Amino acid sequence: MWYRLSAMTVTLSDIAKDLNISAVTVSKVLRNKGRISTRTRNLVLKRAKELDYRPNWVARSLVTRRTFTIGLLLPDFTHPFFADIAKTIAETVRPRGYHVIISYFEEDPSLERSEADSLVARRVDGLIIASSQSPDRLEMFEQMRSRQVPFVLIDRPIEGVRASFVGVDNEAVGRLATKHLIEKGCRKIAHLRGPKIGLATKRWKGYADTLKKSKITVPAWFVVDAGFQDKTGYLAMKKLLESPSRPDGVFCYNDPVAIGATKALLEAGLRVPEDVAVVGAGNVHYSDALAVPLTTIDQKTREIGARAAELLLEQIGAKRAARAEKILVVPEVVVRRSSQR
Amino acid sequence: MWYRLSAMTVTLSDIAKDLNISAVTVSKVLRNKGRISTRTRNLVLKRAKELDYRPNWVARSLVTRRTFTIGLLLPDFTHPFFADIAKTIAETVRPRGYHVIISYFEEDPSLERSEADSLVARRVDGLIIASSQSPDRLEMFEQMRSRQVPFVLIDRPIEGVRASFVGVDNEAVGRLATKHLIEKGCRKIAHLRGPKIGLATKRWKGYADTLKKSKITVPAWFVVDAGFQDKTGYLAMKKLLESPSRPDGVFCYNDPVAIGATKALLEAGLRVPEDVAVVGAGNVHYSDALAVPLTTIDQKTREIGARAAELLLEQIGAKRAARAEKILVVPEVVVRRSSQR
DNA sequence: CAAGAGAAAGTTAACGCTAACCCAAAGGGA
DNA sequence: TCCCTTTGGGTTAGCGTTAACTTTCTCTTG
Repeated sequence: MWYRLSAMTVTLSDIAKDLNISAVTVSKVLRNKGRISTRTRNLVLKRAKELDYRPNWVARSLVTRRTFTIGLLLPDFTHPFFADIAKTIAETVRPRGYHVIISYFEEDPSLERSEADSLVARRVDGLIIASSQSPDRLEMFEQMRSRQVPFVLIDRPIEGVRASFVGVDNEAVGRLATKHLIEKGCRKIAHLRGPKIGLATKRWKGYADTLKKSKITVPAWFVVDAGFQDKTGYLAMKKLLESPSRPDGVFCYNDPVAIGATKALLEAGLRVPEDVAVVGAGNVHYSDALAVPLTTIDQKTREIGARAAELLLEQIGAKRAARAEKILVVPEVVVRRSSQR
Repeated sequence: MWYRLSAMTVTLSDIAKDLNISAVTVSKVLRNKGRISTRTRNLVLKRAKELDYRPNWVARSLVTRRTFTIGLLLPDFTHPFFADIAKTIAETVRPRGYHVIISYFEEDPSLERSEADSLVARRVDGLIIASSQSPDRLEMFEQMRSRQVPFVLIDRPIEGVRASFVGVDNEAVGRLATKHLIEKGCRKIAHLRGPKIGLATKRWKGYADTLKKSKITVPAWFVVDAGFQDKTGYLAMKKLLESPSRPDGVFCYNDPVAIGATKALLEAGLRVPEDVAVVGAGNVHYSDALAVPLTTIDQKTREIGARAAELLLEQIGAKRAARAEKILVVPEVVVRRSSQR
């Protein structure tokens, strides 16, 4: 069979010519559309198999205007939080025939923009974006809306953009962590807070509100800027330990900060959790293997990914622009040793 | 400007009609090809900007037969090892206009196959695959070769497939780890080995060879099957500690196993590294934050990703099928506390 | 001043597939 | 018998680009 040896890829009309029928008929058989006699159908299927025919999705996409590809734009998919979300998204859309193009922008807003443009040029059917929150994003997303590109924002909301959003309830993260520490008997609860973007401020607010509600007051220096890395968390905790009074519990912006903070505490000769309880946020999957297994607030990455993917598929399928939905996923305390006292 | 409000996407011929020139001329201007007068060029560029024209990559791909997309097929891109590789690949191909479709198969060979087919149907320009090593892969990759789809294997080689491969030198991993332990004064060196696939066997071989070369003999029970997870590593170490003689150094198949093993050692009242030194492999990026910071063998994920991507791009660009290159990246010891004695 | 050589376009025909419509033959009911 | 419906296809015309020619001028140049 010479055609098997040929480098030429097999097309619909190759099959059609072989059988002396029209390409459209072949196409119909292969897509199970229209009325085709059993005889013709079987002939086509047989020949397609013999030739090992594979449809050309590029050509198909050109005419159907669907690529069955969605774009995922993240700050960094190496980060376990985003990697988990990416995986859940891929898992959710795969059964419906979609693939995912993952791109990342390292928190660089201009890269985010060019990547988004590029994905749109590739005619992805939709986008899921954890946006840098740079000021001009509003215009970018409005442009996407006007171009009718379906998209869903995750993790980081953008004020004023009429688009669906899925993320964790960050105030609830702060509330849960703080409430947990109070329940464990802590009264002098500090907070190593993250960078001054909305997200970290919400976690702080949950912390502050919960303290107020429980009529607990703490000195102003109990709230320390601690960045988002283990190193910065380590330094922040050192600074906190130099202050006049010492906390008996610390809620950290995220797990790396908590890990750094724990290190600083242990180095200072303090016991965790006996002297100071520590709670992180994020539930990175190695929390269990740490020096002191870390109590943390799980951000429900699987739920975020699945909901975002479903929302996007819904939008893609809809005739008219669907209304924007904001979904706040409820976080959950995962208790480990760092808060057991 | 009514056309800005219209949902219709702007095409080349929209611009052409507006300016009363041919679509091909517009295409030439936008691609910087052929001879075009400055006047026409400027007119086209101006109009394109006004209309916010974006080329349709699907149409372009259909005629150029290039999608500028490469497929990446991994067992699990949540695993830091693969996530790092994926990132480096994306980083390497991005400057040349490529995007990456990431897919994963959870070690399920049939899923691997269907995903590979699906990526080929989408006409990716090439594939990078960390294959499950199921027996029928040989046929699968031969088929790819005959279909002229450029691809590069990473991490897990397949015997008998004429394709480029990039991975770490696993025997060297075993050699380096063992040599390091010997240098640290260990003489009773055990090995918690991984699953019976080629990869783990090579690490074991590096271990065994190095012991032999140093004329060190160890009892047979010093080599224990330990799976590839922290839990299985924990259990394996417990088993090892029940045996008649105790090791003073352990080379673990990978970092999770090493973490589990360390936990078992500490629970048994032994000190790490004073009583038993531990070396892992993989250099997961939280190794530093562990109970005992872990000495490990870095697998050079960045180098693997970059080399694989370069090899693939070379193949894509080549007229004739390039010859298959096997690249073994040289691993490196990262010394931390778990082996400092 | 005829012939040749560029410069600056335009024409034609794909790429591989599908949407939308059309048509012939066979069957069926009154 | 006539008309209508159903079955099983076929025809046509794109989708938005680009590759490969071809055409039409305008200069040179000997």
